[in-house]
Amino acid sequence: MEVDTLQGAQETKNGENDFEENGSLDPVVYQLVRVEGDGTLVPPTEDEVLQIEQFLDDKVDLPSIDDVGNVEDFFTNDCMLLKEPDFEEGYSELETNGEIHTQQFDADLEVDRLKPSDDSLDIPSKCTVVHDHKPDKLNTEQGDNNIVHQDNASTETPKSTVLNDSCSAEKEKADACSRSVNNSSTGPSVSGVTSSVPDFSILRGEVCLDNLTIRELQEAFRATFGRETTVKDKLWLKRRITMGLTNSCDVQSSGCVVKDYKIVCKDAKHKLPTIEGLPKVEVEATSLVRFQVLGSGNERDTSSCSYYRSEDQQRSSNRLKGVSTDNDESEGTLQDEQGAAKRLRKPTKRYIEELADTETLDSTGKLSSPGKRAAHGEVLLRQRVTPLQEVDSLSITYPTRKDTFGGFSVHVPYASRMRRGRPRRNFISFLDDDPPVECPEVQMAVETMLGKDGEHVNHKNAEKKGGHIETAEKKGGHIETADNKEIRSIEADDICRTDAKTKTKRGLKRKHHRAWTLSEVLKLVDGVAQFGPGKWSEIRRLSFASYSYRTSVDLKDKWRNLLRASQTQLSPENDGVCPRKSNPSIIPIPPAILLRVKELAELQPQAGNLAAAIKFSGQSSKVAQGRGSSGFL
DNA sequence: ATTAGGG
DNA sequence: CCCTAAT
Repeated sequence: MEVDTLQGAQETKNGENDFEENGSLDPVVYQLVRVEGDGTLVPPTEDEVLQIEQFLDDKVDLPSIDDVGNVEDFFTNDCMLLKEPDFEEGYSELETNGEIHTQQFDADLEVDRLKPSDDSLDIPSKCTVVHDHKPDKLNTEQGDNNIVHQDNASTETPKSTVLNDSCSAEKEKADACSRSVNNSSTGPSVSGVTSSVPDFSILRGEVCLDNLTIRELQEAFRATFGRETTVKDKLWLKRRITMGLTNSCDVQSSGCVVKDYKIVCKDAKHKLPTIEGLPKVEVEATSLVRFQVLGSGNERDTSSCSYYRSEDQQRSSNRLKGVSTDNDESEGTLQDEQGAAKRLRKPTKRYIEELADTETLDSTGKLSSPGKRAAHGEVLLRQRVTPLQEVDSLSITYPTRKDTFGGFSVHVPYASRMRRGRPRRNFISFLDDDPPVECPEVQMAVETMLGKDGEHVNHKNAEKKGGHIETAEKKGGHIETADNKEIRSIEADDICRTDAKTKTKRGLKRKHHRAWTLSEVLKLVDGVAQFGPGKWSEIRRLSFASYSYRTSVDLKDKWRNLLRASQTQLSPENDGVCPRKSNPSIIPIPPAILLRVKELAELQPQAGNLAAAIKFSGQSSKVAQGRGSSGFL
């Protein structure tokens, strides 16, 4: 009973597409149906029909954002408006991979078209509407861009005028942008664009982005993509923003300019050479426009596609241009530097999904169709302008929804979509069948015991601390006693761990926290000295054979912390101010060890130091004092 | 399965 | 520690 869905095949709303230039596109058809909870379709009520029709009749011309919001109310939760990954590369992959049955779609579409369109109930099995560009137009990117540009431009260039920015300096720049971009064009929307060109001051690539707060990053995101985001992941935001900026170059390289709401592909002569001469603002402005215009597809499409094509394509496009804007340069060098030292990391799936989920919520808290979400006002209109086609699953009737797979969208049965993320913590193991009944008690006992033990150890260490341990011998003695206790606890811990393992397999239980003892730290340091940093599994095997609860990851983490500590706590101007010293059970790591760590870090491949240096360089002055973290056990 | 990094 | 991407 949830959803009203527009479904293709009924009344053709065709004639009023003045902006339809070449008429090669098929008429847009909608059919209104209601999707029941079980996925079946029923005819709409008269009210619903009236609402839709009224909307279509009244708001077609220039739907404002608000209007779109209204429309989106019709496309709530289960609405299936699907758009093929039009001009993006994903399309070809889609076909070649054979994972998605594109041909099948086409066939279905044909079948649908042949159907008589006068009986809405005749088309029971479709609850999916595919917004599809003609496949044959998708072959060359150039051609695709052409088509898509026109398509989108004709629908909606100025939509993103919602964005507003007050900074006057930015406005200047903005004006310049719009002027250069829009060339000779004037018109109602131009002013709109002008007044709303977002703030680019913070969009200078990752170097600058590094210093921004999450909020600022979100702002930048909004400026770049013309929509809000709720994602709080800095890395993700940075990537998205820089991606957005970098992708803008594609417009340049494809020689497209915006003119009269349309993106027109200029002659090839405009391509490469001229870019260099272009003011930077122009590039940025173009980037904006590109995302206004091209980004009108489904958000997931654009995001994932632009992501997946980011690495190589950006590089190649940069190479193609043979030019580096400020953005490119800063970003490039930064990436080169970091690329050498660090592994590049893809945005986490979690965040992608998080984004999708959160952004699916419109202001009213309702779920809006994924297909409509992204482009603000543009999509709806576009749906009417470009062909709407149906997906017919031939005999089987089931609702589908769009999902994103590796950068292109696919249809998946609605019911089959499962939560991919980590299971909610609240789903506790009591629902599970396999954990032994006595588990909770055993584990509790173990944990309490371990806790006591740990405390003991810590006290020992504290004593040692107070007693000024300088010599290794002294330490050794104490440590041995500590180790004994640890060993006693290890067996118990093994039980605990195996038990936890069966649970953590479902992502439920957190590993019992075990404070690192001095002896462990020493072992770790020794291990690193012996095998070098990074050989965590080796170290674990050989130096931590008796500590089954320390995984190689733990070692790695600890070493990272030690490194950090040695960088900060050991730094000259650190007058023994120990943050968190209030807690007696936390023992600062003896400087001697930190010194060793530091030596190792310096001695070993520069990578460690270099990476740290880069990392810390971002925060500049603050870290120099090193108030950040000091080593604790 | 390990390793690297971000949280 | 956890989580996840990269290798």
